[in-house]
Amino acid sequence: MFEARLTQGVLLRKLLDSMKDLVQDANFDCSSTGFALQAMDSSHVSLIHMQLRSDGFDHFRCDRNLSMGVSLNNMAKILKCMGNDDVLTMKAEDQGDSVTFMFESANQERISDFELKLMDIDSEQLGIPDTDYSATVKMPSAEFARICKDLSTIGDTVLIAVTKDGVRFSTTGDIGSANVTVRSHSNVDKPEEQVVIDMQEPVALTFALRYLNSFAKATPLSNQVMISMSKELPVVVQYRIEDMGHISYYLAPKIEDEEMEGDE
Amino acid sequence: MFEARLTQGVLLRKLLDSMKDLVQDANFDCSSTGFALQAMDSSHVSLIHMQLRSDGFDHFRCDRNLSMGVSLNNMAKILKCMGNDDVLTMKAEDQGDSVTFMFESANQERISDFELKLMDIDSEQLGIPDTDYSATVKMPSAEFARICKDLSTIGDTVLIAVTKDGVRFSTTGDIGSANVTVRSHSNVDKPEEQVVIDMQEPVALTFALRYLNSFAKATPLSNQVMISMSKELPVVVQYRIEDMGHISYYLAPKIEDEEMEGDE
DNA sequence: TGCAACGGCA
DNA sequence: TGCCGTTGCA
Repeated sequence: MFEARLTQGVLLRKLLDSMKDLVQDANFDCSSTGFALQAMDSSHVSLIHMQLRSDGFDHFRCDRNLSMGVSLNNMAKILKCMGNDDVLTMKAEDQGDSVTFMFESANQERISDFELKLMDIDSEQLGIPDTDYSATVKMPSAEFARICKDLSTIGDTVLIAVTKDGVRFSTTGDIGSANVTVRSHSNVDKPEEQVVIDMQEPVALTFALRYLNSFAKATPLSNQVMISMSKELPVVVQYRIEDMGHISYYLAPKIEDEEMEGDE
Repeated sequence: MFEARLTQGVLLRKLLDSMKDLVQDANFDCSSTGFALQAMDSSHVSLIHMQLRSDGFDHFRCDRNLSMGVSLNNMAKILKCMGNDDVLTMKAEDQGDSVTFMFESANQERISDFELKLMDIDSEQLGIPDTDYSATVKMPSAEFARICKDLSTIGDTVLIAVTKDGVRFSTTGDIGSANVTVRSHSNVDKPEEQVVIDMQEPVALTFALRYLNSFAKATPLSNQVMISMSKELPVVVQYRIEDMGHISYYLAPKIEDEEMEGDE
C-alpha cells in the first residue's frame, strides 16, 4: 500500500493549483523514491515534471510502485477542502481504485477524509535529458510572473535574452513594444530578492507568453524561480519546493529567434 | 525632442485611469509649459482638461511644441506595467511616430521601456472661459464619489444646490428619492476632511450622474475635489495634483433645473 | 477564464 | 498602513 503524511498539506494544494490549468488528467507515480508526476499539457506543447522526495514527507510508505491516475481538477477540488494548517495524509491500496486524502486540523479537532476515484490514463513517460544549460537565471518568482503578465498585454511571445549582466524580456504587438531588463544582483539580507545569472554563453530564445503565464501559477510554491535555457532546446522553468523537490515546466522555443534577436 | 521624468510615475497612471473611460483617443500637448490634454468625451457631452506643469517634473525638456496622439486605453495598459514606486520617464522625438515610457525601479534593478505607437487625431481645442463662479464647494473627493455612486442607485440625475451653509445633492427615481446634505466645516487637524463653501450667490443645477461618476475616477489623485458652478454654465469638477497641476471635468447642466429645485 | 475592487490580516 | 486573499464582474 501507499501512505504518505505531509504536515504542510497546503503544499500539495498549491501544486495542484499550479498544474490543473495545464493538464486535465495525469498519473501520480508513487515509489519508494517519492511522489512524482510527469505530463504534457492538453495541447501537447509543454511538459510538467513534479517531484516530491519521500524523505520530505513526515511519513512515507510505498510497498510497491503505484501509478495513480487522477483528474487533477477533481483532486484540486478536494484539496480545496483542506484547512490551511491541516496535516495531509494520502492513502491508496495497491490494487484499489481510489485514493484517500485525510485532513487533520492542527489540534485534531476536525478530521476529514475524501476519497477520489482513480482513472486509467495512458501516459507516455518522456525521458528528460539532463542538459547542461547555456544560461540559468535565478530570480524572484513574483517578478517573473509580473513580467510575463505585463508583457502579455502587449504581445503574445517573449524573447528572453540572457547576458552575463542581466536578462532582458522583450515583446512586440499591435500597440507597440516592450523591454524589461532585470539586472543580476545579490542582497545578503534578502536572498529571496536576488537575481543570479549563471551563464556559459549568451542565449536568446522566444516563447509563447500564454504558457509562461500558466507556469507562473506555481509562484506561491517558491519565492525564487530558475529559468534555464540552451539554444534550440526547451526552456526549463523550475520552482524548488524546499526540502522536498520541485516542479519544473518545459517549453520549446519558437523558431523566429534570430529574426527578433536584433530588435530593440 | 520631448523628455520628462516623474519620480512619482504612479501619478500618470492614475491620470490615465481617470480619463480612459471617458475618452478613447486624445492628443497630449507637450510644450515648455508642461504636459497637457484637452478632450471631449466620446459622446461629446463633457470635457476633460488636464495639465501638469513642467516645473512639477523632476526633469522636463521640450524643444518644440509637440502633439502626441495616443489611444488612452493602450497608454493606460502600458502604465499598468509600471511598478508602484517606479520612476517614469517619457520620451518622444519631434518627428517620431511613437512615445517611449521608461520605468525604473527604485534600486535600478529593473528597467523597462515600453514604446507606444502614436496616432493622428483631430482635436478641436475649445477655449475654456475663465469664469468667476457663483459658488465653489471644496470637499473630500471620496465623499463626493460616494454620494454620486449612492445617488445613482436611485436616479439618473442629481440636483446640486449650494447655499452658504452647505451643499445638497438630490435625486429622484422610480423607487423613491434621496437627498444628501453636506455642511460646510473646517478641521484644522484634518484639512483633507474640510468642506469649504465659497459662495457669491446660491446656485442649483442638475447633472447626469453617469458623468459625475466617471469624473470621480480621479478620486485617487487628490483627497479634495472642487466643484464650481454658475447658473446655466457647465459645472467644473476639479482635482488638484499637488505641485503639478490638475485635472478638471466640465459638464453642462440639464435644463429642468427650476422644476426640480422645489423637490425635497 | 482573467481582472479589479473589496475586506481582512499582519 | 500595506499586502494578500477572496469575491464579484467582464
